[in-house]
Amino acid sequence: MRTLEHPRTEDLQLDAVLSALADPIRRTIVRQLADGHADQACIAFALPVGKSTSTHHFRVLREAGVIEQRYQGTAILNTLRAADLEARFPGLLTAVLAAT
Amino acid sequence: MRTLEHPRTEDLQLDAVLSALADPIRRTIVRQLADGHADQACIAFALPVGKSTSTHHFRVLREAGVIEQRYQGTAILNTLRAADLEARFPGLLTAVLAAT
DNA sequence: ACGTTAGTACGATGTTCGTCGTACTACAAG
DNA sequence: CTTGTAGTACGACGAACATCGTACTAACGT
Repeated sequence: MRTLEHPRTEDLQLDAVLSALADPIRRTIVRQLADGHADQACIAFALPVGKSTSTHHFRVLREAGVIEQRYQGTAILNTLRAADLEARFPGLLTAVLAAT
Repeated sequence: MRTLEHPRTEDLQLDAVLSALADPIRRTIVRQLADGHADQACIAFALPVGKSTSTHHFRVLREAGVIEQRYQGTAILNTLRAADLEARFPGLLTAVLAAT
């Protein structure tokens, strides 16, 4: 099984999180995940960009610690790390989601 | 008197605000303003960059609507638009400040 | 074994961003 | 009017970023 790197909760960087959330396409992903579409494969997001660009955005979100990705067969299931973000940066994700 | 453009509260863009706050130098400015150093001139911030770079960062913050700038003699007094940000994106500035 | 599906790796390209230095302007004080 | 102070304009530079297409890999289903 391939494994994917995730930063630990205590290692989350505000810089990385804010930069990740500053992109509209990445906020689209975060919003869909927050709206109950947890554990969706990358392909299910219907982003207006090519496949490799999509991969790029998911990676940015994962490396910033905003989402968790785990393999399931050929797909990757994506989950919002809402609890981790709330623990590290209280209120931040909530505020961004409310504003989107 | 020279005038400076500021976006209206209802025109604040989440994209612009998040991008503005994603830079560590700009967060330094915001933090100092939040810590009671309102109405300070740009020069009072002792930023680790050159003068023109400093101007650049203040402009990004102003154009995003994060700070208000008004001339007073040769100087510019800077103020955090905390109330406007709170009205448009509730909890966002608070969360970012708490995390810094 | 073979084809399908989901995502990655890689290289390229154009754009934006942070940085700088120099020259300039606006205002104030003497 | 001259000097000083605070910030701007402009041009340049390198780094980072979003985007793409093509070729590749890993897992599944038949």
